[in-house]
Amino acid sequence: MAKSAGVAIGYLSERSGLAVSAIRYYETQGLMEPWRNAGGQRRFHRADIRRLSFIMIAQQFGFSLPEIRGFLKTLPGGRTPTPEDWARISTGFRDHLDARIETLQKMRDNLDGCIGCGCLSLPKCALYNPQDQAAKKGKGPRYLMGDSPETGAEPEKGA
Amino acid sequence: MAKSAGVAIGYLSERSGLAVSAIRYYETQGLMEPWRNAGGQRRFHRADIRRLSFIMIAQQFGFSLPEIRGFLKTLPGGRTPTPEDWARISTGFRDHLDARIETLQKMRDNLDGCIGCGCLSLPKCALYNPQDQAAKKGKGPRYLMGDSPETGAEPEKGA
DNA sequence: TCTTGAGCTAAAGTTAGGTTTAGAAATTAT
DNA sequence: ATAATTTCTAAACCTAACTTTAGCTCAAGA
Repeated sequence: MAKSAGVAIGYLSERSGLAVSAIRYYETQGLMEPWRNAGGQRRFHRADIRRLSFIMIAQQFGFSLPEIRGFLKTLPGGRTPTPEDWARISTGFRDHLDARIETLQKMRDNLDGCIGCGCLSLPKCALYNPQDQAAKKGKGPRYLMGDSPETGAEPEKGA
Repeated sequence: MAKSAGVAIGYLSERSGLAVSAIRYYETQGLMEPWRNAGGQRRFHRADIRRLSFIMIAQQFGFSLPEIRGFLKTLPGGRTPTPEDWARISTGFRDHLDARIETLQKMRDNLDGCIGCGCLSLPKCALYNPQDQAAKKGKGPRYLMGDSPETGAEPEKGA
């Protein structure tokens, strides 16, 4: 059983294509939990290649590292995940993906509805749409076409 | 004609919901081109609210500020964009959006194909897929499931 | 006129997801 | 045994898209 020794970080790097620095960074973010050998170097399970694959895949799916950490925590500690584990997690992926696709399709529909309509202003017609605003990322309110909550044409005059 | 005086940055901020600092930042990025009054303060056209709306919308569509600057440069300098201008630009949006939706749908299809298949490993079955890798963002190669270009099970031994 | 509130600039800070650098220690190859 | 790789840590640096801060100046109302 040559398993107990574990593999070095360079091996995982080579097999995954990730930079050594990225793997170390994932450890700081709680995504990997290597142990140390007598000399203080990190040692990983061979199966951690799969863990790294999972991280890369989840990133492609648009998840942040904290979210991915959440997924990984649902895996039974230390052991190689089972097909059921992956299936459970992938259902979460599916929901996330569905939501993103739906948002984009709504945006596209709005856009399609307006490209040919010849109206005064594309933003006014198709894109000033509260639904779209659900997709916004910044903090604080943003009003398309200047339609702030007051909805008035003039700013407030009073003190 | 009360138009020639222009409006102050605070007005645009209030009408758009964007922070004053964000509007100034957009100027540094070449997205807005206000002039200055006698006292050195920025003055904008009222119609620049639409310009800001456009920026916000384009950001929701996933464009970066340099890309948005590119769109805005196709607008005839300074004047309020016509319906044709918006239509032309929105066609570019449409392509971008289509591509993103397609990528996500392919990912979803792969995922769907595997959730019920009972195979050994979700990543191995559904997600080790060169097509998906087209969606990758990082620089340098990344190999899912450790399948590096050598495709061997063991790392190279020779010098 | 005086006093706020709004605006100005330049520089530094923020978040995410890392990379780069530097110098030292461990490991591997010859 | 010695040379060449790897690995280690800590801290600095990077991009994008902004925000915050500090110290002033401008503009508008009582």
